[in-house]
Amino acid sequence: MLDIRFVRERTDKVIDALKKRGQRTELLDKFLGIERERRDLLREVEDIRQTRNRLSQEIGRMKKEGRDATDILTEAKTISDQITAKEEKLRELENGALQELLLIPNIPHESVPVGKDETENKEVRVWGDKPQFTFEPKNHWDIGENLGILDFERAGKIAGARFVIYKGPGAKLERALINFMLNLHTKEHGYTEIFPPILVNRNAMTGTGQLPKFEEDLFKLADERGFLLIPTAEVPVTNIHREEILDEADLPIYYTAYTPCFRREAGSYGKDTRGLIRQHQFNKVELVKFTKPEDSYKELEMLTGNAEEILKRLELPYRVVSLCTGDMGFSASKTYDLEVWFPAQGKYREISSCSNFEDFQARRADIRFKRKGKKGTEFVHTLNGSGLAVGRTFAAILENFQQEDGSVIIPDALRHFMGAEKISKK
RNA sequence: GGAGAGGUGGCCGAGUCGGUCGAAGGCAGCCGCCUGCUAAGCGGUUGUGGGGGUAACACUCCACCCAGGGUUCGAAUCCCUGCCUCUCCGCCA
Repeated sequence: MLDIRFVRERTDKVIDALKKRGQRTELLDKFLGIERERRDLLREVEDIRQTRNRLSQEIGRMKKEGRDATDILTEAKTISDQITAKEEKLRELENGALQELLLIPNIPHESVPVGKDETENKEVRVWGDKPQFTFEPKNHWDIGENLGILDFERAGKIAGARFVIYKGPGAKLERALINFMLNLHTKEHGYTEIFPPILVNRNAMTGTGQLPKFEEDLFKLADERGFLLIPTAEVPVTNIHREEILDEADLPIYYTAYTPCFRREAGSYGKDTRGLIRQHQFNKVELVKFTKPEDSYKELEMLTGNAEEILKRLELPYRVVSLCTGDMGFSASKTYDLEVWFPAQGKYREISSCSNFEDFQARRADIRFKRKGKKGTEFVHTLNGSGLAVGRTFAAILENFQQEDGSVIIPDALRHFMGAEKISKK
C-alpha cells in the first residue's frame, strides 16, 4: 500500500508508475475522488465533535455544582445525533478509500527497465556452462518416472492433477535439497531459521499483498475461521513482525524458512501440465529481510547473491534477469528473477524471484522501527526471495546431470546429504 | 470439549458511584544538576495515527486503554459479540 499523502500530493508519480506497469489510471481517479470526500467530511465531523466535547464537559461541571442542565443537554443530544449520522458516512468513505488504495500497485524503482512484458526483461548476468550431451536430453519427468523416483500418476489418484509423489531416492533428494539450502543460509549467510504456520488468516495475506487482489490464486479451508494455505513462506514470515515497532539496532533482520507452498494456478490451465514446474503443492526455502530504508537496495543485491550461491554450489547454469515494469509483481519495487537452465526445453526457467518491496508491505502490515534519538517511527523495508524453489531445483538437477543410461549424478554439494553419488535404476 | 480468570502507554501496574483520564505510580530512556571515578541522589522530559497550520518548528483540533457493535449529553470504566492469553479438568499427535 502506498502512503495516502504521497498518492494525494505526488499523483503524477503514481500515474507514471501505473502507466509503466501497463495499467489503467482509472482506479487512481476513483481513489482520489473518495479520498477528497473523505477528507472534507472528516474535517466536518471533527468540528462537531469538538463542540460536543465542550458541551459535555459543561454538563459535567453544572451537575457537579448542582445546577440544572436540561437546556444544554437537549442541545448536546441534537449534536450527538448529527455526529452519529455523519460518522457512518465517514466510515463508508474511509473503507472505500482503503479498498481502492489496496488495489494500487507499488511504484517501480528508477533502475527498473521499462517494458510491457517478459520479453523486455533485462538480462543482468549469466553463470555456468550449459551441459553438452552426446544424446538427446530427456525431460525431468521422464527421467524421474524411469528411475521410479517421481510418480505423477498415483499422485493423481490421491489428490489430482499437479501433484506428485517423491519416492525412495527422490524423496531423499528433495529432503537433501531443503537441508542443503537451509544449512547454507543459516551457517554462511547469517539467516535465522524459521518454521512458521502454513495456515494463515486474511490479515496476514493482506499484509504481504496477496489479498485482496489475488484471492483466486489461494486455497481456502472450509473451516468457519477462513484459514488460507500459504502460497509462499513470505506471508507468515513477513507477518512475524506485523504491528510491531522494531528497534533500529535490531535491523537488518534475516529469516529463512522452509515451507510447503500451495497455489491454485487458476488461469494457468494448459501451462506446464507435465512435470514439477507448476504444482499445486511444492516446497520452497524462502529468504526474508527487514531493513532500514537506506539499506534495502544493497540488501537486495546481497539477497539475490545468497540465492545464486545455491545454484553455483549445485553447478546449475543460470542467469539473472531484472524484471521490467510490466512483468513485475504487484507489491514489488524491484525484482530479480533467477532462471535456471533446462536442457530438455532448451531454455531458462524461473527458479527464484528476489524482490525489494520498500515500505509497501510494511505499511500494509504496519511494521515500523524507531531510530535512536529520533522522534517518531518509520516503516521498515521488506525484501524476500526464493532460495530456492525446491521442486524446480530437483527438476533442474535431473535434467542437467542426466546420463545416457538414464541415471542422474548427484552434485558434489549434495552427496553428503544424500549418502550417494548417483541415482540409478534398480 | 467443560469450568474459571484476564486483555490499559517500551515494560510493570493503578483506575473510585461513567464526567478535564491520554490515563496515577514504578521501571527503562532522554536532557540537565551534583560527583575524584562508579553507584546513589535532585530537577525536568519522553506514546501512536490523522486533520488544520508552518519554509520548517511552534501551535491547535480529532481519534486511540485487544477488535467490532450498543447504552449515554459524556465510557478505559456499563451491556453484547468476536479474537487472544492464562489456570484447572477431559481428550489428543
